[in-house]
Amino acid sequence: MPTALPHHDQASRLLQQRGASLTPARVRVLQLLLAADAAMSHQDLQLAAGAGGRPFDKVTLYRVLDWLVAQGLVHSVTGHDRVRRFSPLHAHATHAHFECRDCGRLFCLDDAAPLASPALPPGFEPDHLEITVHGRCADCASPAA
Amino acid sequence: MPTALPHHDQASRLLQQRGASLTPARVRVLQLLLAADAAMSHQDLQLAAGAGGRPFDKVTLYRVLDWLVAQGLVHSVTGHDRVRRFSPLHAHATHAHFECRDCGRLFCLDDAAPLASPALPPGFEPDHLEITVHGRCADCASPAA
DNA sequence: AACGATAATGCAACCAGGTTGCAAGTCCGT
DNA sequence: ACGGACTTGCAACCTGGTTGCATTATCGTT
Repeated sequence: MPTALPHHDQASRLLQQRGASLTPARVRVLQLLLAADAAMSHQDLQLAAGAGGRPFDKVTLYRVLDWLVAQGLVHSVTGHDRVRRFSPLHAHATHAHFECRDCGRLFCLDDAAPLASPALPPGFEPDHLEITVHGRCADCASPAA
Repeated sequence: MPTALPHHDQASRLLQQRGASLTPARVRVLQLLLAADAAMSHQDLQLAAGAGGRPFDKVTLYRVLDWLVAQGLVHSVTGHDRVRRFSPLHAHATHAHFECRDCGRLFCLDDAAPLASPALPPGFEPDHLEITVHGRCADCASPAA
């Protein structure tokens, strides 16, 4: 195992640090998100969880995800297919996303582009910027991998 | 009427320029979008259309919107509430959006911010950038207007 | 180690946005 | 005015997501 810390332990640790209830569902979901290379949809998670044992209820999944988002451990992005995808937040203040036009997958770009907010009409109060690059991911751009 | 051209005429003209069938639904939808100050959701449009006569079928509305998007006359943005909103495209190559955290409304910022794409992993092909400013709009930021 | 308040889970039903298939109607060139 | 092609309307359907409530698990306390 090259990874310094298995994702399961990392997930548990993150949850314990918040003094939150350490439930299987939370650990499992966070673990899956930490191990993923792209943001995962609700469906992805349900499938992934089901593959390694008994899947949990979809409502539970939604609630766990909402909770993780509220805790600031995870954030959600809604792609053009109107599906929310989730990915763990590694304390990057700002980070952009890449959405593949072909497969719809969504990747986090850890590069923090330091750009200024565009000019706003008077009275508008900016909070944060969201940047998404659209295009084709490596898998979809090249014929076969 | 201070406007140089009523939106109805402007809409008809845009459609005729494409040599497309000039149907009431298309004219009406485009007209409403041109008159709006913020991007309109499917529901907004259905309500607005219903207010001034008989509302059209939701399927028709979806199809008209899809068609307008395919024609490049309109573009759609999916907000955090997973609702698509539509606004006319006035030939701005790039333009940012503002999404209000409170009322969910979505505005187009015509300011073309000339920013470079963030660094991408190898093999990724960027197509275009999407920038959304999140915050509170003027109406929601001030108590009463 | 057992106990109980508190919080998480599972189930069923429900809701909204969006899509599909098909019949009926409309547009536009001839 | 006619006919083919395109558009509209209806009904049924699909998926992502939510709500209410009963059941079960978690964790601090005893």
